[in-house]
Amino acid sequence: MKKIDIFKKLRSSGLRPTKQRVEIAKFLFERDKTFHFTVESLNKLLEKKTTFKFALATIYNTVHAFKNAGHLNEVDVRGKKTYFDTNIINHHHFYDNETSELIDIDAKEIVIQKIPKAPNGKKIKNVEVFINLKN
Amino acid sequence: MKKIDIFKKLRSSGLRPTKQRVEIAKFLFERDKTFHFTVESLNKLLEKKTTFKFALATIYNTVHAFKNAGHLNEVDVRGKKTYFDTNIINHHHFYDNETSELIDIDAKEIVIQKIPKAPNGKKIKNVEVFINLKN
DNA sequence: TCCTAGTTTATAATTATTCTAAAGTAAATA
DNA sequence: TATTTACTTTAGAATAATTATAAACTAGGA
Ligand SMILES: [Mn+2]
Ligand SMILES: [Mn+2]
Ligand SMILES: [Zn+2]
Ligand SMILES: [Zn+2]
Repeated sequence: MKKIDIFKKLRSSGLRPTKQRVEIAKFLFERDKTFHFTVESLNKLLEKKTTFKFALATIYNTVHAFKNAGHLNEVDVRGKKTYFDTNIINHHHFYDNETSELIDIDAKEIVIQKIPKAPNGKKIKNVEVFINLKN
Repeated sequence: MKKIDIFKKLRSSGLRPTKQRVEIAKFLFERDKTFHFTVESLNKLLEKKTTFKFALATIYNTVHAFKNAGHLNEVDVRGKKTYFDTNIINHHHFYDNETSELIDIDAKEIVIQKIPKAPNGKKIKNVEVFINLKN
């Protein structure tokens, strides 16, 4: 993903392409593989990988803005920190409790044969499968 | 579940049947249907349903003790609060994002036909299916 | 260039949870 | 039963993640 695409992505989401947002977007989206992060881990990575200094609040703001724009997904993981995912396509996860690591599972790798119908008045939004790992 | 069973349950887990633990255990386990709660909601319910006063720390202590003893399960839910489940049998959940409500799905209501093998050196501990609901 | 709404920032506030250490209690021991 | 001991409860302090505040800054339009 090139700089011009980053600008487009931000603009089309109604987000001004500020220095901070562009830097963070480049870091998150200019890569081959998607990945999972917390605000804390992202902050550390940005400190290492860029010369820029970001206020922690800006990282929170930006991550939430990207999430609300649909450029990031939130993943439910046991524990206190919120995990985000640059993979916004419907998929599933292995979760390694020892390392607190999430591993993607492509949606087509899991086939569900039988599923209950939603409670009265509700519809199914999506189905998430979590496979907990042990050694 | 009778008082004598509550005592047994506590004793067999190496937990002294203190007034507080017995009260909380009665509240949690002397019922027909299992249920989901947070420490905050449990605290409120205990205030309403019992004449006893519990320090918040005691509720945390007790819930964790029960969880470690295997009498409660923790459920991963989006958000900041930790959810607990008196249903300790393997099962799945609907999650209603509007009401923050968890609804149990019996394990046999979901049949998974295809599942990827665990990453190298790891084994599958369990599989949890989360069905997010919308209106 | 000037203006303005949107953004960043340092810092304070909030929320959920855990820690601390003193006081209380269950139950083993004498 | 009285004494002892380890375990438990408790109020309050501490911590950790996140959100709110409000002043300074900036992108982009007029
Ligand atoms: Mn969670
Ligand atoms: Mn928290
Ligand atoms: Zn993922
Ligand atoms: Zn449940």
